Amino acid sequence: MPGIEAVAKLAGVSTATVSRALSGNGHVSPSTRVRVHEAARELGYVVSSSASSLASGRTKNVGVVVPFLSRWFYSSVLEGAGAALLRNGYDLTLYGLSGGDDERTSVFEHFLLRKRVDAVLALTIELNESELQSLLDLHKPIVGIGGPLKGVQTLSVDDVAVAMLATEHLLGLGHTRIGMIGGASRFELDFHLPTNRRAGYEDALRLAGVQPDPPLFRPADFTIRGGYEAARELLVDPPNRPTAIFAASDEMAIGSILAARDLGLSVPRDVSVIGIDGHEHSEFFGLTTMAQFPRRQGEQAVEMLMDRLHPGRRDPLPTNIPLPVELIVRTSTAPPAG
Amino acid sequence: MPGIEAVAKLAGVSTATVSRALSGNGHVSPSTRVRVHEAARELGYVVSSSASSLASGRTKNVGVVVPFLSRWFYSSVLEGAGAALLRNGYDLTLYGLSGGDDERTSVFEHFLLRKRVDAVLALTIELNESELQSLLDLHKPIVGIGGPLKGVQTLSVDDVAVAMLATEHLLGLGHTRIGMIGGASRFELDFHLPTNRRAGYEDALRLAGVQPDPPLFRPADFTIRGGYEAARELLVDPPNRPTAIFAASDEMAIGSILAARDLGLSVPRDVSVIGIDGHEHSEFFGLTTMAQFPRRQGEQAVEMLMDRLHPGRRDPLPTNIPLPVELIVRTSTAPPAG
DNA sequence: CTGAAAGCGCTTACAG
DNA sequence: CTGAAAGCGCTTACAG
Repeated sequence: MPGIEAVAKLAGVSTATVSRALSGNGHVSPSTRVRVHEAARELGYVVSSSASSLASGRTKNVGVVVPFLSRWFYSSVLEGAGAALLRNGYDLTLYGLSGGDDERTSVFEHFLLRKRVDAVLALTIELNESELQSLLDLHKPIVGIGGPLKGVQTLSVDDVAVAMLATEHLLGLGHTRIGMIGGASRFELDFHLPTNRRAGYEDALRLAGVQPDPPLFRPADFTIRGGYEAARELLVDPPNRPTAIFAASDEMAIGSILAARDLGLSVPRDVSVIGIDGHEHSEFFGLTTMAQFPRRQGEQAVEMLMDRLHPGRRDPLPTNIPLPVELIVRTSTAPPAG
Repeated sequence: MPGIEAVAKLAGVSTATVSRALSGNGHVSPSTRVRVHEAARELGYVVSSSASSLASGRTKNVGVVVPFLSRWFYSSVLEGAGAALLRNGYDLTLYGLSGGDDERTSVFEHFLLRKRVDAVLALTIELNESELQSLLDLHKPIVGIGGPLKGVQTLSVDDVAVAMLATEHLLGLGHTRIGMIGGASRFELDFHLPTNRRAGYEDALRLAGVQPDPPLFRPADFTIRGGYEAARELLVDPPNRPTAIFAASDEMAIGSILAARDLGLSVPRDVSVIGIDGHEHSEFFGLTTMAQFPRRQGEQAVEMLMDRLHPGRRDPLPTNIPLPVELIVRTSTAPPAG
């Protein structure tokens, strides 16, 4: 592993010039530039990140804090963020918080403080006061995805609007008895997503002159099984049965489709189902959904971070652009029968 | 952000002693130890990772190379590895290879070389010669998961054995016409997993005196949809229909269950289905499966790495212990009808 | 545009 | 058990 000195020697310049030529910071004459690059590649020289970080105060590394990894949404965001960071020459250091409270504490009180990162991306994670404070104390750019974090630039879908659009799709097809499978209140932690999606659903109903009927709302846990059980309860009782179900996640919507089938009901003839996510499995189940694009969310968050890390490098992305969502109509929704 | 000097001053010792007391390298008297720790916590001191790395040559960071993130298996392994690294005081730098070839090349030729990591974990990823060589040239501990990597310590399930066990479960129930949905050859890349699982299936049949029937084997792509379509082909033709299906992944097995239902067949009465994985959704579908435990695989790989990074710290894990798999019998398998 | 030199904040032989 | 000091490999004012 050759050092910068070897490159300098081979190129016949000082190490200062090598550093400038390779990093692009500071001016170097074109011909020197070329010579230095050639020498570097001939020797297989790659800068030592710790030496470079120590000297410059920049790490070329971004910390990403994630609550869960083994869920499609999070891992998709992470995938997008990782690809975008790579393109920008940054490493990604991952801090998973799926462990216990002790692990969580150590991430905020120890790991993130060792100056290993230039910036932090917080994925859909509600932070308590002291966690937020230790992030802010880093005095580094932070971007959050998924909900408001006080004092932090965040990127999030408008949950109320998304739920309204989903509900309006069903209303537009002629449904009026529309059930909702929403988030249980213990997921409230997650930026009031359950409350907001329920609010959007009820707002849309009222706007259409339909009075929300509380028994048509069922809380669940965002999983297929949870959606299955909630849908069963909604659908088991023919006289009161809704003609359509809006589920706050695609997994719960898929559970609803399976529950309907098991009850001998046909989707969409007997009951329409719409979800939110654009989950990888939604297409297979013919699920109509409000797609949010998690990969793109991750990429966009990184771009915002890059704008802050390299101001003036280009026109920055506008702050607070709402995240894109898109209604994808498949075969799980149709006008109500008869 | 106080430095080591501030801690030294407050504790009334030299920076050398602070370093030794905090890192645990080298002897420090108990009372000094306590004083240093108190001073450090009073000041909120956390070591600068770049300074420490530069001086010591150790980064306390492990690079993890992953082909995909948004798939359950990979993200579960990653979650396990991340938790285990955290417990050991290590950071995890993630290199996702889901992008194009250029990104892939830059990971191996640039990112991994900047001395940011002490060791590398390669998750279920087939490397070409030059990629492998650049890993080996790092002269750092490497552990692979998922298949043999020449010159690298690897952790993998015995695919032949797992497939045999799955097939034997069906044979034991009395099935003899057993179909298999395996991997298409383009997934061969993945350590011959398709070939090995097929071999295990055929071996088990032959051992039981059953001649493998080529039309009963269908290749697919490991997804629900792929399994669905393959199962449809297997099941659509009553006279030749198998009484049981062994799918090389749980997602394909779930697709098979759904296909059977859509054909009006009952699982397990008309057809039994078994998968491999222990996927998070397998329980919901009542799927009998050969569970492999990806989270644990990730943890175990990290322990092997730690044994190499800190020799003598404890008794090392035995090399080449086979990864645990476990038959989980649910409701998708039963003796053949009639 | 380029170089000499200080300095980034630690760790670790070396000496006692 | 502890300290003084060299050194890890870069970057960047500063000067020219």
